[in-house]
Amino acid sequence: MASKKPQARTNCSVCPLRKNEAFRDFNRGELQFIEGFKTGELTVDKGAVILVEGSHSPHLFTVLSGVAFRYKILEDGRRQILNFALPGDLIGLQGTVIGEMEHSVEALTPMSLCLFERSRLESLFREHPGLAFDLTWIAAREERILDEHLLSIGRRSALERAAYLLAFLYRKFDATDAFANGKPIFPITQQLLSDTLGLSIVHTNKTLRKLADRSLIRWKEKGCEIIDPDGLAAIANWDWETEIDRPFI
Amino acid sequence: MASKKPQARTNCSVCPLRKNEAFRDFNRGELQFIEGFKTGELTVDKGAVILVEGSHSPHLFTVLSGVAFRYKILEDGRRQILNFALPGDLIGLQGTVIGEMEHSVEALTPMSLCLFERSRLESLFREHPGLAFDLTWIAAREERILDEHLLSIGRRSALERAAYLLAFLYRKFDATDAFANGKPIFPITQQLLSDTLGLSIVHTNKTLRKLADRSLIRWKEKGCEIIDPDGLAAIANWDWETEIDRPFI
DNA sequence: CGCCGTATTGACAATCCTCAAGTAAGGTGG
DNA sequence: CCACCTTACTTGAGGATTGTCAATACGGCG
Repeated sequence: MASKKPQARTNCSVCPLRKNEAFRDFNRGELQFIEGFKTGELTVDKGAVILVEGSHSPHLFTVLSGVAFRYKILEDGRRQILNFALPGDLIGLQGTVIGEMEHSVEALTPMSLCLFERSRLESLFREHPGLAFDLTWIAAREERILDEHLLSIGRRSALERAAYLLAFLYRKFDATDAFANGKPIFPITQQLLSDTLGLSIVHTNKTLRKLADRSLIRWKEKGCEIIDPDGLAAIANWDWETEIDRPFI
Repeated sequence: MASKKPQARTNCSVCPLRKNEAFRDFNRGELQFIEGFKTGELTVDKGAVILVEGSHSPHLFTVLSGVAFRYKILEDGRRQILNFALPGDLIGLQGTVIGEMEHSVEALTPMSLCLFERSRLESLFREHPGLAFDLTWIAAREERILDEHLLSIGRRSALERAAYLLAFLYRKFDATDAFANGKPIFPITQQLLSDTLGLSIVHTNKTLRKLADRSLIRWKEKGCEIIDPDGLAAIANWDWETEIDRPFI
């Protein structure tokens, strides 16, 4: 029983996220509970749709590795990307309100995710108030991020908006070591950036060019390299607070 | 001790919100806890700033009566209104993340609010998992609303955006009987609408005129009367689900 | 090799913003 | 009661930003 692990399942006790200084660790009781709470692991390819708008998913997920994005679409196809999910981020909590998802989630890279049963949330709240508080904390944090995005899309110019988004993504990737090879490059297309910024793809391209001309970023074969994150944040007038010891489930 | 109530404090046992069918009721134990959790009541005039961006408030609030709005501002004064708070809505939960508020809240009308101590949240989570779940539910619901707002500002045209916002506000006001005199008129200025829509005030005015020309709304002395909420929702292509029995604290 | 997805660029059009001026209603002080 | 504020709403004109269309380039992949 010692080193036998036929399944692809990562045991929570050796969860790599726990070692990351960005996250707070569990105590023994919580760890034990989480191990039981986790009912499986999902591995998907890039492009896979993990949750669909309008569906009733019985699951919650935590990203173990890889990157996903949440989005909503209007009937005629216009799409708005709401946020990105990186290792440690929880997916699907919004569905607990009516049960029906009001946004979709798609994998931007190959991913693995921890699987939880929504129906067992109740026992989490009953038995582990600390973890329950963490859940609320996580939801409140997402709210703050959405607030900032709203400010950005509503009131910042295209250039400021792009600068904010790239600085935001840089911080997010950097905090969880999500940069694949150590270099600050994220694997994103201009189509995705434009759907996040609420801009057309052409105008996004021209805006990115301006940022590149100022040596703030560099566009690579497939992705965007961040050269000067502080410069980007300065353009957007965005205060950049480093997060440490944030909870995750 | 029977009918002696020298203070302006509304006792939770006679809280008018509990009678509203939009909200779910508490059980006896929860009611008792909430009565202790509530440490005061705040009454403010229109225009009062209840929470300020950058401050560390030790309080949470639930709106008892009146209307408020949450907003963020950029250094040069550009303002984005994020959402509105009506009776039953919780204010300040986002501040539990870092303690520091990242948005401000201002009273749109005279208001009264229940006052809670943030420091006592822990006991709520420990003693009343049901209420803790409600808190998470409330946060998740706010997320969904922000998601929809993001879609709106990012991807809808000015006309669609205005139609969505007015339909959204209509539903929100209607659900909690917040229309002062029974008529579907809310007391808002075009300046506030434009800061919610992410538009200039001039363009907001012209957009509202188009909606008025189509007999969907009527602009009154100080406020906006909604004539055809379904027509507004149709323009915005917005699905309109009625909420009942939602929790509040 | 040709096809597809992605990025790039220019020309032009639509949307939205800014400036400016004017109207209307309410409040205040003489 | 009226002159004089202030605030909010309107409207037109012109300009800046952003979107659409179209054509091209480039690399990956079957």
